[in-house]
Amino acid sequence: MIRTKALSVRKARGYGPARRMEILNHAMRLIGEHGVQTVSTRQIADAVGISQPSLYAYFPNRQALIEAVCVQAFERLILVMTQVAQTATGLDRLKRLGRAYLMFGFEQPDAYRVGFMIETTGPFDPNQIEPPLLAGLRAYGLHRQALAEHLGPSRTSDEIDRLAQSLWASLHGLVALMIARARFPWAERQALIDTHLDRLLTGL
Amino acid sequence: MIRTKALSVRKARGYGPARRMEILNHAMRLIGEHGVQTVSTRQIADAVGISQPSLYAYFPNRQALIEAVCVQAFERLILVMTQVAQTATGLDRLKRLGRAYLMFGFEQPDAYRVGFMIETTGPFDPNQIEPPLLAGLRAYGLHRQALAEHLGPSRTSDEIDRLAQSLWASLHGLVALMIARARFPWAERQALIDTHLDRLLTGL
DNA sequence: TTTTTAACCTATCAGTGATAGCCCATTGGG
DNA sequence: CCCAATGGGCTATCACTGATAGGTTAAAAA
Repeated sequence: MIRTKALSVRKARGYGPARRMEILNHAMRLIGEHGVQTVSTRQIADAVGISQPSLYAYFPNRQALIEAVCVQAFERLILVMTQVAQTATGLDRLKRLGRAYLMFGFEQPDAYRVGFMIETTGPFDPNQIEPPLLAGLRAYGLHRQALAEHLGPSRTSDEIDRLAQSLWASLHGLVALMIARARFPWAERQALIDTHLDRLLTGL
Repeated sequence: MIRTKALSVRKARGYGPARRMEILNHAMRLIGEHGVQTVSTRQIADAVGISQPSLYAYFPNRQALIEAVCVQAFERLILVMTQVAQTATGLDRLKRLGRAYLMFGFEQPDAYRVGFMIETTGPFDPNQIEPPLLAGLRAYGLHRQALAEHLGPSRTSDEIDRLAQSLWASLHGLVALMIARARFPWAERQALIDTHLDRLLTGL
């Protein structure tokens, strides 16, 4: 992978946050072009026009940088889902939410990959929830809320949790599998999405 | 990660395949202990008791080694699924297959990870199907066949494909998400599995 | 004008996957 | 029985990776 050097002017004092955003935007673009695993910190730094160690003034390590990219991407997913949730109610809302979720995954596979398909490794610190997990929790929360409202107050909380997690997992499964196994002879996408949503929501 | 040196005796001529199996077994164990991403070729070589470059006499690169581990693991999944498929028919068979698939994922998360959650990167060579994709195709084939038999001859092939892929994706989703987001506050596993299978198979 | 410090740099580290090129011991043919 | 062929293995080294140490510069605060 070829890296080209193009220096950026030094940011004035107080403009660190702007630089941070530059880094995130370039990182997002590079990840989209070349994939999460193959993009190196040097490539990102070169794209921004700063030295590689300078990245570490903005992020403690590469993992944190990637997670920040992910969070930025998921702001968009949650925004889309929040808007979609307001356009309908009941089963129709659930269907629109599901479709929005799937489309986000297909249109922004790298964001989705970083958000849900990269495992959070390392020792478990119960005092700190990793940003990607948090983003996932919020997206899940929107599904769960729409499901709870549709099912009505007759179901127990545990029951709703199970159904919402099953639903979310099924949505995730189609996106994740079609991303990870893109060369599989999949059925035509739109028809497959329709079948999937139908199957998941009938009987609820 | 600490590596310890413990030399292995040189294999006699003609015992290359045995050495290859040793490598695969140690690699499988190490991946299970430390995760796919963090296990290095040097750690694997040290565990076997050979030098790191010697691995390249058995596998063209690290990716191929990991894929070979995956294939070995999936032989087991496909064996289990084949056996399970013979114990019942119709909807019950589908349910047992689904449960066997989910249990395999939970009990052998690293095998599952390597098999279905690691993306096959690199340029696409249409003349060569990657081993993990092949393993996935075979596991999918068992689902599809059981589904086709249960649905009867009235459905079109495309329809069966869509339903089978939707079903497979949903199964994959629960395993993949629970592996990738182990710290999420999931519902109790067995109840969640039951709910998931119920939801996926009702209405078929 | 001087001091402080945010923003940045170069040099360097240990670890990674991978390649080049050489040894050594077993084994089959003469 | 000897010896060449070769399968199994080695050391040395490469370019690259993420990360750290420690110094430099320029703009803002005093």
